[in-house]
Amino acid sequence: MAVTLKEVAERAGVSRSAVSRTFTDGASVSDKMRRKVEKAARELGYSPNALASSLTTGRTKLIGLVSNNFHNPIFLEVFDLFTRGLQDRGLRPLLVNLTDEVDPENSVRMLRQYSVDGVVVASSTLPPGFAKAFRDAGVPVVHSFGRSSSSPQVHVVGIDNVECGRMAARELVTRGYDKVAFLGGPEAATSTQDRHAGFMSEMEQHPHIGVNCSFADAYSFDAGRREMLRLLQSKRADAYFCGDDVLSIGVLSAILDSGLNVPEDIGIIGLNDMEMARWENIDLTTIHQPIRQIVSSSIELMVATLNEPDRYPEARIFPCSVVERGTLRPVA
Amino acid sequence: MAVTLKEVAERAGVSRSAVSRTFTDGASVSDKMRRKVEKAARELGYSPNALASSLTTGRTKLIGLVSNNFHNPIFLEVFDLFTRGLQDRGLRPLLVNLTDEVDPENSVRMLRQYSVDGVVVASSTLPPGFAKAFRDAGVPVVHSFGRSSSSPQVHVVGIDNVECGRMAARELVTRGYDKVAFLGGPEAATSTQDRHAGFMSEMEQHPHIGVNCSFADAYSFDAGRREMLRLLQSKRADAYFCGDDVLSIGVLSAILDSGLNVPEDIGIIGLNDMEMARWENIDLTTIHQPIRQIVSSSIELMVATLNEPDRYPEARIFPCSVVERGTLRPVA
DNA sequence: AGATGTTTTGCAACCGGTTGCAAAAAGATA
DNA sequence: TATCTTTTTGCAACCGGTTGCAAAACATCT
Repeated sequence: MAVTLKEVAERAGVSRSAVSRTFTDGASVSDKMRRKVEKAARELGYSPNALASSLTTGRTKLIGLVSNNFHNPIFLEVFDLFTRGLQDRGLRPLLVNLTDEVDPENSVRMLRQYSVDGVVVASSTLPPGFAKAFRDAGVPVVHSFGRSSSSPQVHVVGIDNVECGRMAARELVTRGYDKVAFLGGPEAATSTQDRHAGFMSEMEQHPHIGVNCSFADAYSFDAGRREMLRLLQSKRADAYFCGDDVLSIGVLSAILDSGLNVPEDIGIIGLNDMEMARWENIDLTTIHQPIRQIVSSSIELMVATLNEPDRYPEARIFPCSVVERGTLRPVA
Repeated sequence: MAVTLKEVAERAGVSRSAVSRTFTDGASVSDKMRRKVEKAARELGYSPNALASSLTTGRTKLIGLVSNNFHNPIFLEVFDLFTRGLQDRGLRPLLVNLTDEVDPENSVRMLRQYSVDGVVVASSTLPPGFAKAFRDAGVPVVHSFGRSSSSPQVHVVGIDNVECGRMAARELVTRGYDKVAFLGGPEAATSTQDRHAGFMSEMEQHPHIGVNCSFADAYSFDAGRREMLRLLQSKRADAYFCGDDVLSIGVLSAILDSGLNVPEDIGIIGLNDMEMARWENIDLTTIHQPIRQIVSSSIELMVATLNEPDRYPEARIFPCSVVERGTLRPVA
């Protein structure tokens, strides 16, 4: 079916090694030989079988790209950036969808069967133990958007979610809201937990301010909207910190539908600073998360780790900052 | 590094073939042998190398998933559905991002180097020739969301975009709009061209109605918004058929920002029926595209083609229908 | 027990490449 | 031209599996 190295060798009248060498950088081949081989290869339409060569070289250039975030549009950009960044470095992303999969074992086994050179776990919801399972299996791993830790067991690239929670809380406090609330993503998600923890820890400094918490069941527009419609039925706060912009936008839509106004009746602060947050009719005050930097740093770290597998684990944490727009009332 | 079949064979005191056979369905192995081998394999933590075996079996279970639609959130769902559907069948998606890549040759070469069993081109914008390049290279291919044709050269699964254009036009005509417009995605996208063609062909039946056309430079919220802001400066129509819901939603936001109302001042009809279209504060009248069916049918067709590579090319076209909500004025 | 039929097993060649090593070719030096 | 280096080339073994084939083991029947 496909043209093999042997056929090229025969056509060019040279040994198989010679052909192999002309297709391997840094191998010793004379110009004459190279020309002969390339001619034959061209005539036959030969291109080397990456999988066969991986057998001896031990490198497949395959990178497992593992995620369970398939509802937050931010992740479409994340996938875009990852796939392009990896491709630019000659690496190939093998996509693994972890939706409703809790146990890392299956993925670990599968990715090892395909001898991936490394794994990028791109998820803000998976626990650190997930990425660690890959490391324990001897596969280089980078956890992007993962939980930061002062003593990481695996490479982590992302933001300090706890600090973001505090930041949001401070912002609400400064504006003088007296009943605030946290509306997070899935409660099991590490990012939700951390943002929640940070938010609460800051609010503890202000015991006179009422605090409520609730959780949407996904990081998605609809989940945010549904949760807010529920909340509006009963108790309601002055201002909400939404664990993500998609939640915020869903929440915003729920509030407007109920005939209430933002920021007059209810204040909203989100997290991520997605493109839509900038639209005039949304104009969401939010915390900017530097997605591009996180992705490109993750890729660099991955590449570095491929060259130096025993590299000491590190956490790369990027700072976030509040982008003030129109969904919180002005500071008094 | 990884445990090999040979080591398992030695540990179990059997031949390599025996080990290979216990890990191959339908091979002849006695129960006693199987138990011995499985025990050794378990103790060593062995799992077979999929790439090595592909060398002899000729099957990698790798499927190239090729796309250039990384801005339309609908495609996040598409990727979700594809990855899960493929995984459920034991196939592995190798993701290829084609953004700013016009020539199929690179992708074809790359995917052949990785000996993918098949390729799914998931794109509403690539021309049929793109998918054909894979077929010509002897790789089974299914073009999802591709241009339908009565004599397809490759398998195509999707909708009839021309008919959708007509459908939208009829809808606007019925409502008695007298200046209508088409606001499409990138002009080079086949889906844009077809929706445009259908729209125009229907409008030709109604020469008294004014028709305008323009094109956003991507299928994204922002591109739709930008294009509409531009249009509002000058000429403006009574009603717009937007080539996609993301465009519609961007367009809607631009209209509202300009102090105009929908559907009173301007009518909008979209295409896709994405989740957000249902929100009360958006409430978009649109044409429903059956995404899940398209994806699952694509996967079925892919699997069928893997088993029968010379299968005669077919086009699977799913019907669309108008979902009436609140962005067009009622029929008089 | 012996003849016959059916499974199960191991041997060895193969899949499409790579690579250490030694022989051959080319280049440099005297 | 003979000798010594350096570069280029081919041989053969190997990467981690699969598989056709024939021998070995087991089961069945007289």
